[in-house]
Amino acid sequence: MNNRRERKKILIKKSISDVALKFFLAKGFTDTTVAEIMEAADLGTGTFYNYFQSKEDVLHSYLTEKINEARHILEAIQQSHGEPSQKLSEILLAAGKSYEENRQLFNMYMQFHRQNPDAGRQPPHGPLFKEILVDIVSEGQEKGEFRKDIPTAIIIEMFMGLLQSTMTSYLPTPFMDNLRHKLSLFLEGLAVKHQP
Amino acid sequence: MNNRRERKKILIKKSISDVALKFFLAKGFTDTTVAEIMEAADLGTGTFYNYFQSKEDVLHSYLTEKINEARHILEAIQQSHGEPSQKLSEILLAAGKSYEENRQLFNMYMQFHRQNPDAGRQPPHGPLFKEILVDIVSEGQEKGEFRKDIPTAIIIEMFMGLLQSTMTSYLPTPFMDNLRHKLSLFLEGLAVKHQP
Amino acid sequence: MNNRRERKKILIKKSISDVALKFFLAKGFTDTTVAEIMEAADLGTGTFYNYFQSKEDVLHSYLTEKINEARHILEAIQQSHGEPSQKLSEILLAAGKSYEENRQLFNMYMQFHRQNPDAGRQPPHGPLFKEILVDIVSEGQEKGEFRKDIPTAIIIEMFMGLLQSTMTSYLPTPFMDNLRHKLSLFLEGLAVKHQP
Amino acid sequence: MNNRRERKKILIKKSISDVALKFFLAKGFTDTTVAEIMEAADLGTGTFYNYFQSKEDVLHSYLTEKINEARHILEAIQQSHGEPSQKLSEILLAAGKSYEENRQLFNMYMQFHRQNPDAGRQPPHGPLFKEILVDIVSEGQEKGEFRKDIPTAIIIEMFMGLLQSTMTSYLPTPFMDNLRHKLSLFLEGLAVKHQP
DNA sequence: TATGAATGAGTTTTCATTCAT
DNA sequence: AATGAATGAAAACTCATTCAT
Repeated sequence: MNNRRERKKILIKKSISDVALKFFLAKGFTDTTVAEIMEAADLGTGTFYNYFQSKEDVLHSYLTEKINEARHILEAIQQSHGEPSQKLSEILLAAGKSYEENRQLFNMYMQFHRQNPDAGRQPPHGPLFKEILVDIVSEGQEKGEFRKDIPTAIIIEMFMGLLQSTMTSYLPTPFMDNLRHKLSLFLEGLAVKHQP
Repeated sequence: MNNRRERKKILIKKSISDVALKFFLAKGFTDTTVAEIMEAADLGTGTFYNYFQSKEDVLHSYLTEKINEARHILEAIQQSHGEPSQKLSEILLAAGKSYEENRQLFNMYMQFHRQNPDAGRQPPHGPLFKEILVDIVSEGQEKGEFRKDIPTAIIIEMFMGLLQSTMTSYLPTPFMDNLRHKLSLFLEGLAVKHQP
Repeated sequence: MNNRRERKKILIKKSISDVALKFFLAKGFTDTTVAEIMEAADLGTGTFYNYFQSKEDVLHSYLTEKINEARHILEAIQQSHGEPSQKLSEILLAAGKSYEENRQLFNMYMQFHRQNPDAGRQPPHGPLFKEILVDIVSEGQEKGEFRKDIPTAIIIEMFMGLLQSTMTSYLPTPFMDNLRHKLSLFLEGLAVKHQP
Repeated sequence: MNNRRERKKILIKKSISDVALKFFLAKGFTDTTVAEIMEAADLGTGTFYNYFQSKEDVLHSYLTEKINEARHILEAIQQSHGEPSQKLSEILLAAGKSYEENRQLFNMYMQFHRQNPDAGRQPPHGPLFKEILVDIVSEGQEKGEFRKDIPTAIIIEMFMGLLQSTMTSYLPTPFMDNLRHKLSLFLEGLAVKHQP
């Protein structure tokens, strides 16, 4: 019976979030009012704050969830038995796909935080990825697949820059194509060259 | 001598407009305040209203100007001596290029007007283009280049739909490529087929 | 229990309206600020807009209410069993009295709308009265009390002009006296003259 | 030739004042903008301040002029050879007439000063009148026409109160009639009663 | 827990007044 | 002396968030 309550709460939260995100995409974050979200969700305005701390929190929660999902995927990739370079490819493409699907909301969130630098916390993505990447890159270096003359941290930073630069690209090239090109170039450069 | 005053006014108006549009693109329309525009333009807040009737008017004025420029290009194309199908191609590509360059501002304007249906007037585009198109399509039909079994108005409506559908496309295909494909298909269908 | 809430709302609305109208009469419409109204009502400034759409709306609402009250009086007069001329007298004097009591607010409203022609809707008075008047005048004509050689509409228009001209009179004559004189003259002219 | 200039200046000042007062009466003081006055006077906005110190100064100047005219009339009455009571009557009626003609502007001015207590100086009327009144009342007391058991200052204050109370009267009675009644009562009470 | 009224900070906009030309 | 652009203070209005019921 406590369960019924619990399930209902989750449903309501989901419902508010869905409506809100729909509005955010349609009208932009600032131009969406809490009142109209709750009107559309057929709930009182004040109820919003029983489920979210702020308007921004809806975005934050959604993106955090997406990022957790992504993290799980990354962990699965890490656990798999492919080559390190193969893992890196998979990771980057998975991250890219996840980003592409939520590109607008993600940018909205970033923009909001550029304007309100003190507001909520950042979506906790970077740090989590980094640990996984460290593992993989180290593995690749130990296996002799990756160059050892470049510090691991630099490699990781560069790797993450691939996603970053593609996210903010102004080129007409489709996102995933763009990403693949950069990845190819990066892996080529990272590989240890065998003497002929 | 009255000229100095006049020139300065134009410069200031341009300067306000430039700063404003830059902010619009960077932060969005609603999130840009008149105060910050004028701060960046190093002028008093109230001065804004000596040059523009409202924040929206900056967008409107800019787009109106762009559309007038586009109209001049279209008229030049109409005056030229190519084949009607050639003219249609040029027109569509010119219009597409003009739109692509200002896509964000244009969409911003549309969104604002969807939310404030009573605000400013629409940028006066459609009607002006139509007259020019009527001329060209008619010419093509008379010359035997275009099919006569489809009403001119329908042809024009479809032609304009090419731009429209591309403007709102969600495909990753680059805008101009997308447009070119549709144009190719459209012209092919419009052409009079000669018996072999 | 929902009733307490509801009753409080009505009381607050009334209180804001009362304070506002008092200020309007004392300082004029434009010179009264929403902030000072709400200060005097001991409420936050923003609260004003939970009850009224705009400063102008306070005036509009009040006058609309007054006009509805007047309409009820007119309907009662129409239902009564006096002579048509008697009814016309009563109507005019009732309307006059109602107007006289709210003369200042009414003029304030008119002035505001002359300056802001697009603002709120007019207080809905004319049309409603007209139907009642048509009934009475027709009745008078059928009973042989009123002349039939003048169209009903003209008679009504003239009748309504009595109030109008008195409302805008610059004469020092007291309003109701002025109105009574005009009414007397009007009814005299409207009466069917019996042959001696 | 200096004269031409001088005359022109006076004409312009008069013209601005006329236009401004017309607007004040039509739309109210606050709702009249300096820009629209000068637009109607076919002059640049800034030119206004070459002739008047502020918007309020137009009212002030006009009323000061009217009051000076009134003062001259009062002085003439004082110089005349009538009875003191006769002089008081004439003074009050002259003052009343002068006020009645400019009632609206006068009230506008008073209202403005109630709201902006620090603004311009008061129209310099009271003090000037008082001296004249002191002379007349004293004369009346010395001649045995007025009661001596009431201090002169009190008599004057009461006398001035007659005008004041009539100015702010809500009665429908015409202004001058109202004033005459009060004057009659006042003079009757002031007169020395002769034993029968 | 759900509600919606209250609030005040933040934004747009107006306009009297100043001042450089 | 005439002008009109620049200015900022003040006012209307919106809305995220709080809180009493």
